[in-house]
Amino acid sequence: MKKLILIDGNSLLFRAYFAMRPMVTSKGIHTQGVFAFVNMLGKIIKDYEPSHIAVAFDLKGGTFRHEVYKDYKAGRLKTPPELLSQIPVLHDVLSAMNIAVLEVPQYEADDIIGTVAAKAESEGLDTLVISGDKDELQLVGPHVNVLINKRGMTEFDLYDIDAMRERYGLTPQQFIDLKGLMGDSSDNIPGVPGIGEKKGIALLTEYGTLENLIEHADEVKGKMGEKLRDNIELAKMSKWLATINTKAPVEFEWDDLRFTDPDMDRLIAIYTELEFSSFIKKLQSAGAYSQGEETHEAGPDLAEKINSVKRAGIEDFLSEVQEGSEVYIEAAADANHISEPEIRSICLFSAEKNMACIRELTPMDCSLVIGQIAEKNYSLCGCGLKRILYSMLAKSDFTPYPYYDAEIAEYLIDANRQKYPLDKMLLRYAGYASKEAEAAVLADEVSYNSLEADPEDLLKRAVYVSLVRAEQQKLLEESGLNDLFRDCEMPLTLTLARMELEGIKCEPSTLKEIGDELSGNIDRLEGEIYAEAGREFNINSPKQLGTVLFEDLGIPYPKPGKNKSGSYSTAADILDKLKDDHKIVSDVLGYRKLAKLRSTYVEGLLPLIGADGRVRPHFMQTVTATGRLSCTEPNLQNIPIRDDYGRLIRKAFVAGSGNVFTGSDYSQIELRILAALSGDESLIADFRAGKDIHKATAARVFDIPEDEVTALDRTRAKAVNFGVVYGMSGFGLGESLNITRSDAQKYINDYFAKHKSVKEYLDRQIETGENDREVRTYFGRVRKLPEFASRKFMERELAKRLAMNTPIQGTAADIIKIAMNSVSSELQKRGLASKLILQIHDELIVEGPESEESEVKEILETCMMGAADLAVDLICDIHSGKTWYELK
DNA sequence: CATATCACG
DNA sequence: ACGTACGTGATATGC
Repeated sequence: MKKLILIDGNSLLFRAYFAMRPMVTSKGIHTQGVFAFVNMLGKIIKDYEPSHIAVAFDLKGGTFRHEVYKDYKAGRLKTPPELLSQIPVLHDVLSAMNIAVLEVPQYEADDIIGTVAAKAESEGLDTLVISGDKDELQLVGPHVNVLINKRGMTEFDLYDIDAMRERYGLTPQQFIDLKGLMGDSSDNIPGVPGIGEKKGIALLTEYGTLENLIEHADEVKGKMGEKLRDNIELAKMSKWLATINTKAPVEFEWDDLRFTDPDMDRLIAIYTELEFSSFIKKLQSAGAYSQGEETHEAGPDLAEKINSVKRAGIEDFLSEVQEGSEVYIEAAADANHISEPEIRSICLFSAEKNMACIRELTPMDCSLVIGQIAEKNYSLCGCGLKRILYSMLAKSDFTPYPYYDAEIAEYLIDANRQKYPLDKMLLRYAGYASKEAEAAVLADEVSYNSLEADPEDLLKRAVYVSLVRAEQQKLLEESGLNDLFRDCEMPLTLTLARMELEGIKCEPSTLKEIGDELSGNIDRLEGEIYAEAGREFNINSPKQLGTVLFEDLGIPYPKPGKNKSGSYSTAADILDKLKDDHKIVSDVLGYRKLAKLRSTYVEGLLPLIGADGRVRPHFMQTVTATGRLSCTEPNLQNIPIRDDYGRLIRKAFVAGSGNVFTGSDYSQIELRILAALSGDESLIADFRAGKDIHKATAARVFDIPEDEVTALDRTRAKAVNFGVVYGMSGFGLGESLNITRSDAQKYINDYFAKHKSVKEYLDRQIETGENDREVRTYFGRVRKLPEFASRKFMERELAKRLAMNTPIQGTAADIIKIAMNSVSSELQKRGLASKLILQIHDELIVEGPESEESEVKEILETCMMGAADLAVDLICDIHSGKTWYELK
């Protein structure tokens, strides 16, 4: 059942403001209006449980009423600036709460509310209008109630038709007539002089409406009758002024007004700024984050905790804190991967002994101290441990043991976030909202450089992690993420540190040769394009390019309408359709390809090559929503391969002397996972029989013998297979195959008719996503899907596709992570010199001595195949070569 | 700082 | 009636 709440924002904020004593934050922001408003809002939502909600505001500037009666609302006391300044603040809060705000120029909030309420009424929705004054009472109807703030923050009067009759003896419509008669001093509506509420009600009780009263004006006796007859026009205008316009041009869809979950991070950030600690506490106890943990006042308590930690020298710490103990570790370290790794200071903290050691390091004693620490085999805890592991690995041969990483834990709890700053976790789990904490974790912002960190801040961070851990760990446990955390992600962080440290050799000379050749071709194409266009312009600017192609040259734009930004798209799929008819278009496409190669893969790569000739990327473990890794500086997961020419870039990546690369990629891992998770018998049978899956799919879907499948059939089946994994639509498939939507839809229908289990499986994922607002991979990795609660249709459709895709893509990510750990530790265990150096989502690359090649192949095959035990085997293709290019 | 484009799986 | 396939990162342009 839909239940709608409409709030008159200005009027309620006004009442809220005067219901409170002044509140000012330490930065001087006045907040009492917003505070009381949020308080009221919380109570109303709790009591009424709306499915839809919106807040309407008046906009500055005149209204249509002023055009008729310029003194409308004249003589009002000026709104205090302390209140005025809270309107934008309230907008921010509402936006973070995901509550729709409605504003229409020239119309008042009343009119907006009246219009929306009228639409709701006509569609049978129950509506509750909330205001601070009585202007809206005329909107009361069979399905519309009005709640008026009486006084304070909690006292409201509810008006329905009966309550109106009881209080005024009038219908809501008569309430407008009453205003026409008695006027409204606050809005400067004149009314009829000498007629107030009492006389007005009496007249309307007798005559029904203002119009009828005017008709019988001569019947009214005495002085009152005289006044009435003298002021008929005034009464008419007053009624018009007081009448809420229920035909305001408000543009909205019901979906826009859906009541959904707030943007928790933003809301907490805003409340922190406004110093609304009690609201933050409420949000937390609402179960979104920590489970009813007390909110601590920031400051003394936290500082005290840190002050109480016993300081020790490194020798004392290492002898006092036993081998294998849990130790929180932080370091001022630079792991930028271009210059030599450096550690300026390191901090160890034992929560158990409440003891810490802060040690500044010099280039002279760094390796020694790190070695001493590593030797103790502590269970290391921290936040973003990979950087520290990397630095430690660079300084000593001992293997550190990562045990608990708060950033990774938080990522497993919610992979949708953009960042995982420690101060936010401290607030969330330990209830400390602290500026100091914010400052102390500032160095965390760039996750691989904290060289300038104050050594004292290191201890603070170590303590923060220890405070976060208990509650966070409970959440991991409750969400069934313990195994994945302990057995997959924590070992992986060490595996990644090792890979990053190893890096891959990249020859600048080869890159430069390719760059020179590219430059030649780019210059040539540039000249031809200018000649064809008849003038010079910036080909790299889509805006200028669009103008040249579709306006100057008049090439017909092959797509109906322009972009949302009002420009032509010059993306490759558009230009592809034109390239056969216009040479300039194919030249532009060629130019773009080459320019991309030069800027990204030649000029972008060169400065990232270290002094030893190797590039060391950062494999990011807490970025993607699905559980995949990402890779930066440089991104070695998108080095060209599909295009023969771009592929040449791979020749610059070479094995060290005497070494070879061995690469192994999973064959069709996502489709195998789909087959296994859905239990689809035909897909499973195809894989078990070792068939070409796209060909087999084509034969089945198009109902033809396998040996009659044409290349085109196979291409189409392949696109359908991809589409299934992505949660395709007819439109999307049609677009990618350049066929009509209905043809594409037919393929999809035929596919699902032949793969009923797949259809059932995907539908199940959507249902799970809708019910739980999350889906899981085979290994239990979770992705929250707040998109299902969106007001926007498009986002809810997206949620469905994510629900279908994430378990597949995420399971593949889980599997290769498991394989990476076993490959890395197996190489280590066997004392081989070969090292895992790259992961490209479904592929691992190892570099090592030629003599180890066959053993490495065996390890890769065993570890990758053995990473999961599914209904279909995980098959790998393995190749070796002296350069990355040859790895095919 | 956002947008468009294009490289990869 | 909506707009439309999943996940990334780097670069260039232009507000």
